[in-house]
Amino acid sequence: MAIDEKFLSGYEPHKYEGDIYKTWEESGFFNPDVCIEKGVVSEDAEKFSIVLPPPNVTGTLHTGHASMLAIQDTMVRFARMKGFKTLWLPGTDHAAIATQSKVEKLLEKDGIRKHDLGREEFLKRVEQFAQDSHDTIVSQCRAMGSSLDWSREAYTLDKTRHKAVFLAFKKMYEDGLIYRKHRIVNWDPKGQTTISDDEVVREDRKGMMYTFKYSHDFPFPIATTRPETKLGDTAVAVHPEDSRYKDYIGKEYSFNFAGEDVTVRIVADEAVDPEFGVGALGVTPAHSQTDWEIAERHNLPVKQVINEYGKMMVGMEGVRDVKVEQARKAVVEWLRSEGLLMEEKEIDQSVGTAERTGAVIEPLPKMQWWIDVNKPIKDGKSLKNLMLDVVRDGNIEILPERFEKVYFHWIENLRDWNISRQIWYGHRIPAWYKEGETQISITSPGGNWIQDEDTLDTWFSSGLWTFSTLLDPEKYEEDFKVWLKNSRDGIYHPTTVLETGYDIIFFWVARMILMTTYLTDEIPFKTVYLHGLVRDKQGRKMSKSLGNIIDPVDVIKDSGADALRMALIVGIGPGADNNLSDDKIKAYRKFANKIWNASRFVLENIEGTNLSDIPELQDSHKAYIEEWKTLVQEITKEMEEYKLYLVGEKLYHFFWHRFADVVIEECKKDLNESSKYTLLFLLTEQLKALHPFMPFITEEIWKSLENKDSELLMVSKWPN
RNA sequence: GGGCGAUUAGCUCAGUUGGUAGAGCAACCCGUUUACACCGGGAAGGUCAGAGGUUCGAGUCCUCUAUCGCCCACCA
Repeated sequence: MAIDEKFLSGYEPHKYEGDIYKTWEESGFFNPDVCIEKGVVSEDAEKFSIVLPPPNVTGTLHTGHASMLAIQDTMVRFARMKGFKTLWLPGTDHAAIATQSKVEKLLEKDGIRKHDLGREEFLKRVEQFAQDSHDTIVSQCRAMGSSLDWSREAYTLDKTRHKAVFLAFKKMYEDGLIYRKHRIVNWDPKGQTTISDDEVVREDRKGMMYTFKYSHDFPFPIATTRPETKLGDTAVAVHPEDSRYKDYIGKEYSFNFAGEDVTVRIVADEAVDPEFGVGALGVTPAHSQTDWEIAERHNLPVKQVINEYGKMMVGMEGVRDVKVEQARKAVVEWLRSEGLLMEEKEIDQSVGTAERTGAVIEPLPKMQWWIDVNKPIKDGKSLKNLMLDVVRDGNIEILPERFEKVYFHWIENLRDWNISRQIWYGHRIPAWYKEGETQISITSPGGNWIQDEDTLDTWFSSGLWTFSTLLDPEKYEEDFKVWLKNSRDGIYHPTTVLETGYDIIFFWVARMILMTTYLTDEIPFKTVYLHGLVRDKQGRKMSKSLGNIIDPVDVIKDSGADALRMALIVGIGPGADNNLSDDKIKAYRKFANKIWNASRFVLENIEGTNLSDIPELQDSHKAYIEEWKTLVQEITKEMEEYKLYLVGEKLYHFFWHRFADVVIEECKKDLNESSKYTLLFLLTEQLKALHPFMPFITEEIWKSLENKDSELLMVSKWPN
């Protein structure tokens, strides 16, 4: 047989990858409907569905994204070849706060601030940026070989998703699960918005603990790390059993503190630890979560002394209108000069900072929208209960299993979720106000109704993702169950598996379980497969400052998507971080070349061989085929259990060290009918088995095979 | 303050339900064998962090310790 000219040189991935992807895309087989239409999959086949965790439209993809694409595409291609009705649905995430702050930073470079532009014009800029990012992301997904059904692409902020968000909000509001309330929030003074508890990152820092008396007339000292907040104190709390303070409980004291008149009542509260500090806590309801709760229990007044910019609103010269850090120094100085300061000592403390901006969180009282996670709803169960039950009962399985414990622990400590944000990019809260009345509506109710200025936490819309992506835009229904059921793609819900990083188990996985279970009475997915972080060779996080970033685009250019995919999959179990190195990528680039060259040899020497005519086989050849079949049984089972990391390695080993080193070496000595059959059989089977892992090179070699069961390898049958 | 993970060959890591320790890379020796030098053959390399326990048998199960890492947490 005349060998294809392309085999004359080694494997050069960039020559083939683009065209192959185009061929796949044009075939339409990424779309399960086309697979059914063309008879590749039967109409009543079992479904396998998975949504792509939508990348944020904040820029380009990194190796973490590449790893998720590699893992998911391998799962998807395997399922498709196994004959499942397979859907992998793509999309991107508007990522509200992340995208907005990115654009703000870009504008800053040109000396433009968002308020100079106004809401509408600023949003136009954000949308343009989002569109550009989207285009880059989509082309990168293609470069990885992702067999995503682009005909179903969704965006968390598009029309259909907007309707879904509105409906979710409305339903939860009507059920009393979404409410608006004035209470302590995590305020980000830099981002000028509230954030949820999960977006607060704790940082260990050194701090000073000051022990002092409010005034010379005050009977005992208190201790705090934030003296400047004491201008807003309305009480002092002590433990009810603390003999040192028992006699003072119920008494009231007034004094001037750093230029502000302060009145405090001594209250007894169990929350105070008599062992800590001096056992007396100055209560600042407006600027501390704990104190707010104490204030609620004792019906204390709330006095705000710090504003949204992190500046003092009251106090003497040098305190008022000054940022809190500076004000703190001024207050300490004042205490010292008044002779009130008794002790200062350095302590370790954990400070809450904002995930996006890094600013120190300023707790402030604000009117915000919340989701109640404790309110009993269905059969007396709260959202918390729903979330716990589906995992506890085994309806949802988390891999690796140990993350189930992490998940339970998080839910048990979960507090109400603050869902409103004071930013512009995102789903506008569908609440309208007029004369103290509130109406929930997607469009203006007319008249003098004024819409809430805020937008929703980005995770609110991504929480709906497994089913909001499957809804028909034309068939809007007032009930998600009906809407989903009547939709063309409703059959793909619940999805089969959710594959995502363990770092967003709370942000996203838990929120999807919450929203979906409540809104649709269905679980969002049966299995959660959590991958780890991609790090550098030494196990460090990749970062610009370390200069250790591996860009997937560069790797694909140099070594091919197949090599990158293998380097991101083999040996990396769920939950494990991947220390990616150039050596590792190089190893799989060499493997691709090995496959290429071995295939050339086989193709050159199998003239007249047809797999449907099985010749009399030599014993050793029979044994090789048996060995392969045993391996197929093993890896098929492992693929079904999502143990891709084992299968990739086993296929690598078999191809190189059994097939190439042993079988080919033996067969080349005597190229008889038995040899030729064995070579062709094993090559054909291995191309199939390797295809989910290394789709490009296997498809390219497949083209040169004659007598195959399918024109395209991607829709051929998985070996058995 | 809780919880979790890691500790296996020089490096990066596998090791499924307990049954004689594995891979890749690196290093060493040999080989220009017409698929492949992005190669082949060969040899070397480990008291599986430490201590104790269960067992006929432990890298694997239990307890404790050490080092590193991660997550969670309203002690002001």
